[in-house]
Amino acid sequence: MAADPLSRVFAALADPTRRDMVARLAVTDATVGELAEPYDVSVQAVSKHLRVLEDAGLVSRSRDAQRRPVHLEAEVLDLMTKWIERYRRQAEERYRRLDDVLAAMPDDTSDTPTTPQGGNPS
Amino acid sequence: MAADPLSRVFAALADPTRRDMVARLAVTDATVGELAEPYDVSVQAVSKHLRVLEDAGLVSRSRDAQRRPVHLEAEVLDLMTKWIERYRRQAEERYRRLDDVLAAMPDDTSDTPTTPQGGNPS
DNA sequence: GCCATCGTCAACCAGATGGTTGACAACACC
DNA sequence: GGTGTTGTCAACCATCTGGTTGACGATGGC
Repeated sequence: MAADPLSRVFAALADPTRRDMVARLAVTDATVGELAEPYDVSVQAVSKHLRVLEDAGLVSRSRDAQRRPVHLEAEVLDLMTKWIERYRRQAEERYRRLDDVLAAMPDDTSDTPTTPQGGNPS
Repeated sequence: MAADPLSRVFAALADPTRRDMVARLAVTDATVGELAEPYDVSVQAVSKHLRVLEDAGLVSRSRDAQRRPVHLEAEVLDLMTKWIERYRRQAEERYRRLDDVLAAMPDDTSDTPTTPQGGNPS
């Protein structure tokens, strides 16, 4: 199983049923039965989905008699947002710089052989 | 295979190797060989990863002689950010409203038997 | 034309995933 | 105590996934 937290969160949300559960849990807490109701699968399957979400830290389950109210832990979503935004912004930045380079360039762009991008330090 | 675009993007980024590729592609375009170099897997495996990223719309491949430069298509990341932020904000909103309710509540909170609201600092 | 290079395709394999059904634990209600 | 409700566990199954190796298409350099 995916060890790192980020992979678990991404994987958990890669399933439409689980995303729908998260969407509904954003509105209000719910029991397993309530969550299962709209889907055409067994309660056991829903329970499995919840386990995946719980392992990813996206939900927590408490106890109320026989019922297990499920609660959305939205903070984990920040993890993803931070990751995504970091690289989106980086890519954007790159375009901006490319535009600058092109703007500053004289018109003799006759030879642009293989990899026009210069230093690759990393 | 996952039909809906959002599932494909989430699934694509659920793998650490693919996330690393995206991170590197945010800096600069690269060929398949260049991308494969740091990882201890075959070039074929990397090619498969790229296919997953491409199916998710995260990268595009052009052609330069025998080489296939890979380019990050960062716009798709917005899809995810929008989904995530929507529900994170919704959940936050819910807490805010709950706080209002609690604040407006009289003090006879004598019986709150079910969930003591303890910290679950995962 | 011939060869080296870059990358993909195809077949295969082990392990994860999402679903099923059946059994059972925990609890409320009578 | 017996019964119904709620949810989990276990076993099983089909499919997907990430990796491998081997063959081969596409292209540039000689």
